[in-house]
Amino acid sequence: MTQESTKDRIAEAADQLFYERGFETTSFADIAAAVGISRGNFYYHFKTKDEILEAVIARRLAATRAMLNTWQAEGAGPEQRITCFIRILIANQSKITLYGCPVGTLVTELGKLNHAAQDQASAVFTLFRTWLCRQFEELGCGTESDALAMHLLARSQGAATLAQAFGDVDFINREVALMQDWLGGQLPQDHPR
Amino acid sequence: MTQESTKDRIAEAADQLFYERGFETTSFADIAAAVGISRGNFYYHFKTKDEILEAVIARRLAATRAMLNTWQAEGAGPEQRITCFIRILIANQSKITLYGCPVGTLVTELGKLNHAAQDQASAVFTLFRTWLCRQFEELGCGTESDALAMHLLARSQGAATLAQAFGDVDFINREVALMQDWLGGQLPQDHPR
DNA sequence: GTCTATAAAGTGATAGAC
DNA sequence: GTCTATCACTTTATAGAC
Repeated sequence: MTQESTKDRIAEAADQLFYERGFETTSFADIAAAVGISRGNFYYHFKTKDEILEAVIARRLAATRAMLNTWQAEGAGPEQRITCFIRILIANQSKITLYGCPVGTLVTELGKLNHAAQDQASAVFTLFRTWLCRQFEELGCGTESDALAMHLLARSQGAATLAQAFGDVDFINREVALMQDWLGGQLPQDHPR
Repeated sequence: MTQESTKDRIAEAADQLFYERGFETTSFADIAAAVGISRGNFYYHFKTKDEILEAVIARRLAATRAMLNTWQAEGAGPEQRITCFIRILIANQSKITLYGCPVGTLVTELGKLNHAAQDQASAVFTLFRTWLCRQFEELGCGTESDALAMHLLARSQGAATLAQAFGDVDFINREVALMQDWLGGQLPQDHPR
């Protein structure tokens, strides 16, 4: 078990603050205070704010890949694996109600800033999209698979946005139930439960 | 026909900039430059940045009320009126692909800032929610009406978020088609097309 | 590797001339 | 009603001591 480096601790704190307060709003001073180091020391590890953003996105990409791999191993079949995806909304329900979806809100913010890292940030979406697409393919959805993956991503984004807007935790539960119903309706005949 | 006051021109420019760049990122200098006045003059009309935000939200609330009234008058029945709502996504598709939904993105940003005006901003959502709820009631959906209104709002938010994330204008068209199909499925028996 | 001190530019906001 | 000049503060970022 290796020690956590200061660089990692900065990226970790930045990750959380970018989620809770947004990228542009979070200052170096905020991150330094959260980690417990001085602003000066900060620049030893990251030269620009964009470098921290890249590190944060890299962390999220890695974490997402790890999560998808876990679901891949855990879920007995594609239907169960897609259900794992749908249920992250429930697992993160309280944070989502406060701050929305970490992926969606960052991509949206970077889009408005015309930030160079927008594509990297939306690559997290692509990770989910590609993985979900494969699950639908295994389910026998054929050429529709990518469209179904996109649709499910959109449904979960909408649930997160409105739950945050109305501060309504339970709305997430209701939308999750509807997504599960929808998933049931997508199963082809030759793929019974 | 009255002249447009400087105050209105400021609110108009701020409205657009808050949408395209975000509230926090837009500076007084940006707005002043867009209007073509000096920063000093600015403070004659609005004393704080929050005052501009309030004016922008008031503008959006008024514009939304006007739009809902138009739909109310235009649409022959509740189904046609809900279709008017669904189609704003298409009408604004190019802007949505660039900047997302103006309502959703502002509420999300203000939520992260813990800004006092967050409730005012989400009141725009409430306007749509209440109006949609009434349409579903007229359609005969009874106690389910508010849930259906929230679901439809979430679907449109999800479509906007992903269209922006992937820069995919056409995704909006596909989601709109699915929403129309869904709407058709919600019509009770005694309410044929 | 961490600190203090500081530069350079931008922010919201004010005062006062015209 | 609009301007210029300016204040107080914060921002990102750098230099140099320890």
